Amino acid sequence: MTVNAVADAADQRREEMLLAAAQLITERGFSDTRIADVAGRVGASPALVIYYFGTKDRLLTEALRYSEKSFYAAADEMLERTPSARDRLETLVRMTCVPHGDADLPAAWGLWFELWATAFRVEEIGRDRIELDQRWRDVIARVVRDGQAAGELGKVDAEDFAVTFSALLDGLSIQVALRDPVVDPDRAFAIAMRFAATSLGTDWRPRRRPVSVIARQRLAGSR
Amino acid sequence: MTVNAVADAADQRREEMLLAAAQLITERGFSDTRIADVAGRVGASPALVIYYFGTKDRLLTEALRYSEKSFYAAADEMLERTPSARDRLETLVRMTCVPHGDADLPAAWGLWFELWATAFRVEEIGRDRIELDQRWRDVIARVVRDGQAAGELGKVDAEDFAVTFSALLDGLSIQVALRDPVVDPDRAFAIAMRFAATSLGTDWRPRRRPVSVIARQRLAGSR
DNA sequence: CGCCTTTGACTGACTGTTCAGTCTAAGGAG
DNA sequence: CTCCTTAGACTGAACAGTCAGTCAAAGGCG
Repeated sequence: MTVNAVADAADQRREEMLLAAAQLITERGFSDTRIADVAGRVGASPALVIYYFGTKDRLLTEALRYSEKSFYAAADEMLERTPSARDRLETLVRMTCVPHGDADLPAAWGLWFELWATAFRVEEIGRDRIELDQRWRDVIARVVRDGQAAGELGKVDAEDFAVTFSALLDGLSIQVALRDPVVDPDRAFAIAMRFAATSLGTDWRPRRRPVSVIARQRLAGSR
Repeated sequence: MTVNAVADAADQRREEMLLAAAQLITERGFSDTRIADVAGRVGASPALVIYYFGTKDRLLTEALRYSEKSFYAAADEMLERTPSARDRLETLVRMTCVPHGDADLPAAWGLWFELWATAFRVEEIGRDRIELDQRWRDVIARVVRDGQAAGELGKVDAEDFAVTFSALLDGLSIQVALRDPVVDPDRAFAIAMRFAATSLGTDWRPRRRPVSVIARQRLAGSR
């Protein structure tokens, strides 16, 4: 047990570092993130970070993978708690298109850009992204199929819908992340839901929901 | 005249550097692009690059702007040569979703990722991107309105369509750029066109067109 | 003691930027 | 036409700062 206690402490340290690295990647970009920054944020020496990860590159790529996986894990978990297909769709859209103040949810906005840019150039990250994106489409497709089985959604090819819908969500999230005044979070949300409703043969009308306070703050905080 | 000749030569030099910088940004990423690389590619000394742009940052941001504008200029020009609304839509989709071998067309794939990542963190680039993206949506909206005026397209809000369609195109182009096996260029093209046709009340059936040889090479050349 | 964790000090490589000065060509004066 | 001046383009060498990674030693826990 004591051995495990030590190991657990070390694991926790590692995870702290990964989280800090992910945050820093979001803030400063992948290759402008310094080991010293990560070390400073977790209150350790740069040498210790190297001790744990061996090299800067491994730290950063692991950090990217870590937050990617956390995002999809969070998605899975949220969906399990949500019964109706329509609410599930809303959850998915909100996860991608609406700013969430949860700072520790690693899917913070800028990270996707860094992930794409890195995936484009680093084979290993690229493979990972393809795999996880497939998982994301599977999640969408499963929501659709479940909804169809429950008679809630009309008849469409779930796979096809997932491909198109995930692309649309990506595109909308770009605009939202880059604070495009024409595509604010509310509008992105409405566009995504309208598309889903039309494609899936259900109805969805925008109910004027106030954006959460946190989301407002996040948006106002743009310099 | 001789004075202008010199000035033109200098302008050309500048443009060479911008082009080289844009290519390097695509290959290595924004902040992994070295002045020495740019200098080497145009056969000059690093000092000369500084001589022209004053600072590395100015060089890189100008390079981003330069290729962004070139892309939209190319779009405008291509559309002017295309009469029918349907062909125009195809052109737009092909420009964003289908790999083009034109190496000097600066909208090479990876550049968008760098642009987004930089726009997310650098105020100045962010403003620029918002403005140019609006112009892009305007281009789409105009195509739609022209097509409606010609009776070719059904009645929809052109602005709304432009927002949704441009987001979809962005999302699809991400998958294509990252070589997702599920969303190859042909499928992305088909998805985009099907969406456009459905939304705009026209018909479009995928005709099995072979991808150009250049596009094939480009794709096969992925390491 | 023995093992794992942690650190401060250090270094070697890299790189943006400066600077002093060279080379070329243009322009004007005689 | 020839000589001289001037300006702009251009460079090599040097500088200064940054930063990933090394290492020997210390700390602490069992």
